[in-house]
Amino acid sequence: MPTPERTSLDAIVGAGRAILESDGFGGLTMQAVAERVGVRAPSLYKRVRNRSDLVRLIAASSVAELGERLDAERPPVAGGSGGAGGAEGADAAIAEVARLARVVRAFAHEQPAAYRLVFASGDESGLDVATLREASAPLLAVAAALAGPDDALDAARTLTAWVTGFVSMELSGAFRLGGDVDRAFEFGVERVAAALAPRSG
Amino acid sequence: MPTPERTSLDAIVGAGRAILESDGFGGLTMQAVAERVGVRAPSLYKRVRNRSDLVRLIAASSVAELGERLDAERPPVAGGSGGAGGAEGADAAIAEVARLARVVRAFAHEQPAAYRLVFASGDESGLDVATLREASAPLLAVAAALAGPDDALDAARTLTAWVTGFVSMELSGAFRLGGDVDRAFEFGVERVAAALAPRSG
DNA sequence: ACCTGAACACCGTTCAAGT
DNA sequence: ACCTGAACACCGTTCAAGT
Repeated sequence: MPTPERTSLDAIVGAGRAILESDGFGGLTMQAVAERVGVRAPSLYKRVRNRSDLVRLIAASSVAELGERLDAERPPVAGGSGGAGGAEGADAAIAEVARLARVVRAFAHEQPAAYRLVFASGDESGLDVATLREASAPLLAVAAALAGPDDALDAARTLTAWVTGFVSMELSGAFRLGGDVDRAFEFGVERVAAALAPRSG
Repeated sequence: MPTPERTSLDAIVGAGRAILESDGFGGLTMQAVAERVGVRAPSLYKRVRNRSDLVRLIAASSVAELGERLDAERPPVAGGSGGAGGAEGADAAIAEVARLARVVRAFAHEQPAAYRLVFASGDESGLDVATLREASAPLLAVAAALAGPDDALDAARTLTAWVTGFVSMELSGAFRLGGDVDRAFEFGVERVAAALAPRSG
């Protein structure tokens, strides 16, 4: 006679994310997750292959949430078909860059352990290409609007590198040397965004 | 009668760094380190407080090496006292930015696990402020030359964020979506460095 | 004064046995 | 079909006992 299911994969991943934030990556043990969902540790192996697999699922879930946030408040695409941006379009694109950067930073402040797992761990997170592509779509879009199609990919990478690097350093306390971190963030957003537009000279 | 010393702190840290690269952070066990230096695991506790302490020492040693490399090939400061850079000075500064960025990237390619430990882990690395300050001095210097004294700190942070972010993403495989990573790096170096100079407009 | 074996608590994982 | 206790290998760490 089949035993009724006492938990679910969603519950396990959710518990894992909660524990990751409260107790850190080291505190994310199979036993802790099991206890939180109300089963014994060996039962988890019915839904996840092993701890690495669980970590990967937690990372993917976190990336998905970040992707939704990046997409959520996205303003509608401004008119025209494919014309290279005028001054108006460039300003809007720079504002959009700033918005995306702030969304990433807010997510990192809210869920620092998840952020680190996704952006700072090695292959530990084990994200697949599809998840990656989906989450980075909004960034690629602004990059293309700013830099033009030829430089879109390079521009998106420059932008993503700066944002994730800044936030990682902020989280790991690399900015302990004084100064105003918020000011540095605004400085960086503005300069990097402006730098992606084609040279005027 | 005193037992002769069979190892040293330097040997332990060196062994730790080697194991970190060959077997990853997870493979960096007290037993592995002990075996490599030729003692039993409990003996390590005569020289380090615990594993976290050893990890911190490994991070500090790695940062020190990177700092030396950043300093090593530094070109002599170009003439004048404190004048705001002319076009000539700005070009030299941009070249210096590119050089520093390449040194960081080369270090990361050579010792990816150490790089991640230093720049991508949370407080796990536990670097102290003095070590931090020393390693970032060359970067602060170029930033000041480029952006001027008022914006020097913000510019250094923008630059460091981009470099470390780019390399972290490269190491964690975030650039699997195609395109030429070397090209993206050159694009980023040039644009970010140029963006730090005061606006001409 | 340093080194060691033995021991303890903890963790990931497997598996036979329960329902 | 899912859940569990027991068991195994492994790890960090402590400590009394050796030299």
